[in-house]
Amino acid sequence: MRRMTIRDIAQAVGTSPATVSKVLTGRGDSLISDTTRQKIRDTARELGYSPNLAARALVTGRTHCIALWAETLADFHAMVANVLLDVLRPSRYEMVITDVVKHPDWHAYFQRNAPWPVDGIIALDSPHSVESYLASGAGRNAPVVSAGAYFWPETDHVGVDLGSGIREAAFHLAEQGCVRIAHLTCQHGMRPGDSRRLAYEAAMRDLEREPELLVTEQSSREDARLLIHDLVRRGDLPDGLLCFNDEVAIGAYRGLREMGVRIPEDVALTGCDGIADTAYFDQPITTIVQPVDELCHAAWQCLQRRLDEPDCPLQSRMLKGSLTVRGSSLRREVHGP
Amino acid sequence: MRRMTIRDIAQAVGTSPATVSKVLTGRGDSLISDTTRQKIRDTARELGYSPNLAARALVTGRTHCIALWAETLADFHAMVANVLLDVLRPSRYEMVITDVVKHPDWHAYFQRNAPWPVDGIIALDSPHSVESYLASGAGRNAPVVSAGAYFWPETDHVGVDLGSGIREAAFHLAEQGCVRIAHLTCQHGMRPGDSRRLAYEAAMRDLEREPELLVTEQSSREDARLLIHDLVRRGDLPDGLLCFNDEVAIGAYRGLREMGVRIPEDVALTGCDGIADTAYFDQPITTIVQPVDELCHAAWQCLQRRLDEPDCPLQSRMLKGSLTVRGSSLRREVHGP
DNA sequence: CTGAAAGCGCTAACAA
DNA sequence: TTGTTAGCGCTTTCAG
Repeated sequence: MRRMTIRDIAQAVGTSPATVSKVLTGRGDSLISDTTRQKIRDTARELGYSPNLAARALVTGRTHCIALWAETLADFHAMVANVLLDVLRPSRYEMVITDVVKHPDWHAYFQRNAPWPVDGIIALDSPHSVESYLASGAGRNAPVVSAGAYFWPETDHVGVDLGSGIREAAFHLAEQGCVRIAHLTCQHGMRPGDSRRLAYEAAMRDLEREPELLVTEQSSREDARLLIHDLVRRGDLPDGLLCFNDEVAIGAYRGLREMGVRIPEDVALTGCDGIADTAYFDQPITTIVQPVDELCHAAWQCLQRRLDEPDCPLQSRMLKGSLTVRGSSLRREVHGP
Repeated sequence: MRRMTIRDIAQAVGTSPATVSKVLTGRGDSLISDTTRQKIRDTARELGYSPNLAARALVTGRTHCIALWAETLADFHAMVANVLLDVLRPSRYEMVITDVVKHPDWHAYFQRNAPWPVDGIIALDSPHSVESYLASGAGRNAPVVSAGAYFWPETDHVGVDLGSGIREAAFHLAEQGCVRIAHLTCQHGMRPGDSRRLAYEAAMRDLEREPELLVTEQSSREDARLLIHDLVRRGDLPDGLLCFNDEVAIGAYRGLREMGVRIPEDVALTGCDGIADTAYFDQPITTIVQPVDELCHAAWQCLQRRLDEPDCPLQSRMLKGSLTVRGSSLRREVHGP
């Protein structure tokens, strides 16, 4: 059975497509007589009409889709995607997910496969992709709001400052009596300008300690776990581990337990991002919680504004992560004043 | 700056839009002379042309988007979404995510907000939505492949049989010496026909034991955790917990530890689905692993077939979950023959 | 209050 | 090998 069009409705009601369009979109609705309006609505329902959004998009230039760019949909990014879905629900927008990591040559990618024409893009933790997107010139098609734990002056941006949280975590570990506080990070975290590493290094300077970087290939549970095994075997384990993110911390946690290392007595551990699972371990994992709700609301707000006023001034907001201390790093009873 | 169209290219090259279209889509490419083809390609690149996919979709009827329907993007569903992204990458398809739970009246929903016109839908664990989608008559717009741990005869379907895994888990718990094996589930799991509960009940019958259902509101870590607290306080804790899924198991795990209950000595625990975190606890959690890779590949394969041959016979595949025994349920050393 | 007409950017017959 | 033509389904002036 063919799909219904406004023409079918017009015919059935005995009016013109233009009138049907006016009623069904609500634009100019008020100028149409009650009877016609009602007849059109009823017929649309009866016929099971649903508009062809591609056609609508073609003429209006709006698809009412936005893209979420992310490197993967796991853990923290899944959390964000999830919240974003909630944030978007009241709007008439839908979300298409573009996984951005596997197209290192985004520019070339754009030549071949044009991605779905979204009205705007929220780029999560993927400044690289934003950069080549802008360079490819496609930027004029859909505005980008960049979001993530870094500074980004080239587009609208909602940042999360993890620096102060990391610093707090480092001082916290010191206060808990850790002698060797290492930053367990990954290649990703070693990129010049990575705010977590920088904050860690700065904190170490202020604590007058040597920074120590432990670097895995991927920021994965498994890589972290294996690295820990290695350190234990070599007898070279620090007693404080400030991890790049929660996945790394969870992997480290497992690695430590497998090797019979006690947490936090032998090694105190902190993660970063605040994914749900950290709270559920035998020693709940201390972490720096990102304000995901605020992040998503702010990002969507920025994007909406940009869609309404393409030429509004560059928007930039900075949020803050906050240290949540849990058992994995708590060696001393908190003592009163 | 205006967006480029094939007309602009045609004009620049001195040819017609049709020719440009042929070259750029590759259809009829071979009939065009090398020189023209090259000129068109070069000019397209220079001008930063990218096709208007809404226009293309309008005429071809194909958007090259598929939808993933899921109730949420957390945990297991996030895993699936992630793998699906991988599966889709080689194709020219993109994925739009539709969160399906909060529209209880899907039928009415469709009247108002037509969702983005995707070519097809993969409905993950959401038979209810599929049902009202079909009832709404929208089914003729885009075919659905349903995927999840249940039986579903009304559309193409890729199922996962968890029944045998659950049964195995129940027998495993019995073998480990559990006296009271309860099924810790949620409202969702109490719906008539829920395959996990049915398999649990059947296993209990065969073990000649009383089935015991513990039911939380949501299938969430928190609800499970609180329920456990309650049971412990009432002194009414079973010594075997066969959980609806891994979130519930993780919440139960936490609840038990908080109350000083030992796992597996006092209570043996099994989860279901096989999300990554289960492996990282102090007592790694026994779980029934769903074959996510196969699931995604099969679902996409079904959908592709259906898109190519709209009238092909109903497709149905059944995969199997497999019990992975870990420490959370292992009270006795495995003894050799 | 309603309808006719034009056109969004593209593809697909068909003609040349 | 290329160009002409006719839409895809919808919205949007603008004229009734």
